[in-house]
Amino acid sequence: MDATGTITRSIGRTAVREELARGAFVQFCRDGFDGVTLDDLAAAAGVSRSTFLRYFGSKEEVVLSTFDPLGDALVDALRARPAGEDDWAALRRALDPAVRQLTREPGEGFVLLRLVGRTPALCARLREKQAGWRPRLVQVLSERAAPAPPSSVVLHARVAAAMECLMTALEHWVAAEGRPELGGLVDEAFGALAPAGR
Amino acid sequence: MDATGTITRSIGRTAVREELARGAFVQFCRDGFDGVTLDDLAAAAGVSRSTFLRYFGSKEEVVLSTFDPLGDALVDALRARPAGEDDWAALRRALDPAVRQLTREPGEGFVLLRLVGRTPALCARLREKQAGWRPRLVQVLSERAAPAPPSSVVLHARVAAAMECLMTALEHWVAAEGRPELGGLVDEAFGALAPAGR
DNA sequence: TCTAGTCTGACACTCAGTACCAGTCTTGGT
DNA sequence: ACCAAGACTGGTACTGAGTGTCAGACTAGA
Repeated sequence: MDATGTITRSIGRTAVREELARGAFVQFCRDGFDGVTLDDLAAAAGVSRSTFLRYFGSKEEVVLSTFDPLGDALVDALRARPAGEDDWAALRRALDPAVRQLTREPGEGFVLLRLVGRTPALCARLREKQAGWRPRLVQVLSERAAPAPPSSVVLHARVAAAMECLMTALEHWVAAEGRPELGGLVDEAFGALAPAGR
Repeated sequence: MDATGTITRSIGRTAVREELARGAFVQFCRDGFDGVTLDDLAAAAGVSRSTFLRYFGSKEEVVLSTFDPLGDALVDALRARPAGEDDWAALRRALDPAVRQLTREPGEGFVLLRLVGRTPALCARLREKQAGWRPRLVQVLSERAAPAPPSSVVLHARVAAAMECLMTALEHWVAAEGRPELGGLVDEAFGALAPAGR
């Protein structure tokens, strides 16, 4: 078979990726995102620059690969919401796993988000990554509302707004040194708007 | 006086900027954003690379400087909305000047947005630029609602959501080859959500 | 053992963006 | 008209991200 080798390789690759990201994160926190070069990262990890870059594709991705599981969790959670629930409530609840993941390990998620928040390049790329989740979320909302889903514009607007509510909450959470409950801030942001129709 | 010279210089500088951007836009449309280097742009404009870059600061800004007046127009329009109007309606109406500006000169705004839409780097930077408008918009909303404005989180969420509704409408407008009325798409996106409270 | 596919390090390269410097031009004051 | 201060220009050198290529080492399966 071919699949066996592929799978073990895939596992190994993921593990290496996480290990490299972990080491890099320490350096970024110490010297700032722009204060560390790819050469620094590679040298500290004991691999060549080529290899290091092969694992991530870009410097930003070294940090932001952490968020990949969040996107999947978000989509799954939305799909698991009861059919009767309106879109806005479902989107709010779908964020719970993501919020839990960010607040588990006190300080972990906070430090990560603070790093992202004060590095414009990371902010921009994180939004790009989020934009990549949107089509899947729109798809789930569309299926939930079958057989007569709202237009693509409407669904897209709701998903985008929900993502921005999350981002707003995260920004305030970081700005407030992580003191208030993140979940409460997300509630407050979602409460600023309400679903119209359906 | 010192101001006189400063002003004339400022006018000249703006004019040169626009002229350079105009020429660059043609090249970008022909060869794509990534298909044109700063050397190409400078050579075509008849200035040195140093000088060209001094006018914009970054390659993305050559394209996105076009959006600068939009931010100001947006803030002014929001400030001009009647006091009784709720936030969501006011934000929607505040976008009218921006929409008009983008749809005047048929094809102009459309081609620009299509270029931005298919260049990830430009998308990301445009969102960054929009993020720069938000604090001012939040400030205006806060003043409108004096003496008891909602929390910063709430206002920020509304402004961010409004911006995303605009972006969603723009994306769909470009995807549909500019056929439907942009204003109608913005209405549809805004209609996907409704203001809660106040 | 052999073979095919993968991973690695090394090197060369393009390009964006920054810093600096010397020469030139413009502006306002004398 | 002349001069001094400041702005604008072009040139050069540099850093650092990201791409492409290549040969050699490693690994899994036949």
